[in-house]
Amino acid sequence: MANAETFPGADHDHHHCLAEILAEAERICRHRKARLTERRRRVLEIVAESHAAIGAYDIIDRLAADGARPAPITVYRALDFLMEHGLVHRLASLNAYVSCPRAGADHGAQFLICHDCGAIGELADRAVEARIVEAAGHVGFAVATPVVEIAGTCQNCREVGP
Amino acid sequence: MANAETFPGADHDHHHCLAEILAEAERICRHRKARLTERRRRVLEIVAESHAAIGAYDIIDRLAADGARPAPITVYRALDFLMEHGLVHRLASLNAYVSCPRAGADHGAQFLICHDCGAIGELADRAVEARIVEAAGHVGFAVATPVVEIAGTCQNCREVGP
DNA sequence: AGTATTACGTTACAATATAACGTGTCAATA
DNA sequence: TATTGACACGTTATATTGTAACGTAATACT
Repeated sequence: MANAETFPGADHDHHHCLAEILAEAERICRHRKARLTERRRRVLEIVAESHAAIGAYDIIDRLAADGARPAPITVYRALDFLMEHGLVHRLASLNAYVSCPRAGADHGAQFLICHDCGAIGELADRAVEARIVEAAGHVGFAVATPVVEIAGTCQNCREVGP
Repeated sequence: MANAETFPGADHDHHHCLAEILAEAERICRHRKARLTERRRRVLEIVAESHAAIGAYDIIDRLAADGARPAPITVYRALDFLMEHGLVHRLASLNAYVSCPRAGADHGAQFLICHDCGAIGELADRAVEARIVEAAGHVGFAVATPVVEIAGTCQNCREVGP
């Protein structure tokens, strides 16, 4: 796995982490016979450049630095592809995108959003999901896709202090 | 309480429900010395007209039917006021707003979004929240504001069948 | 009554996302 | 290998959601 820790610590080697994410994406797409084109690869690379979420238009700005400025639709299409294959997630509460450290695992997920450093942690806590399904079930509701996005403070930022 | 059931059934008297919501809003604002102006009251009324979520621009359309078409900012300001006082909630996954059946209770909440009929149910399940806080705590994350929005099918729509 | 605060109007604009249609590219097969 | 069909991407335009900045009017508090 690209990143065993939910929030990367001070010793985090992001160069390595990023390479892992890209390699894993290559593997997944090869296995699924999905075409990870240069555009898509580059968008994933940009999204995975940090553990924070990035907006679609910020991605466009990054791509513009490479050369010609792509139209928004181009980036949204790449993001759609990456989301379809579980390589990135969209955070509805931020209108932003984050790369998935568990790509390929096909999991439900809960996202932890640090409002100090912007880092996103991804949980896949079965008990949270089970509890949601149970609570919904009490009122006769059949859960399809739970969106759980939790704002707060990550450990790194708590240690620095308020 | 305006609506004891999470999802209103066939016998639901929405005229009464709406009146309750507005009366409760009056009470809360009087108690807090907050000014529930005619604009704000009318926006709340529009949001509470159904148990589905409504977009800001749809609210504008409704207001336009009353007379002059207000600028977007006018509606957003009213919504900000109503959210500040817990009378409506914003659903990040829908970019839409829904009236709160537990206004004044100051609760965390989980929203159930029926993708068949559009109705929104609001849970305030302590166990869900506790489980989230616990799971986040395991990775050193301090929860501030959890966003839980669960898409699925409500009981009424399940009974009708697929 | 005077004054501070709040609510709202007006205008302009920012930020996010999609529609519609055309062109090029890749890869499987006839 | 030439054909064809699906897919990726370009181009242009536009939709949808949300704010900024500044002024006037209404309310409430001395």
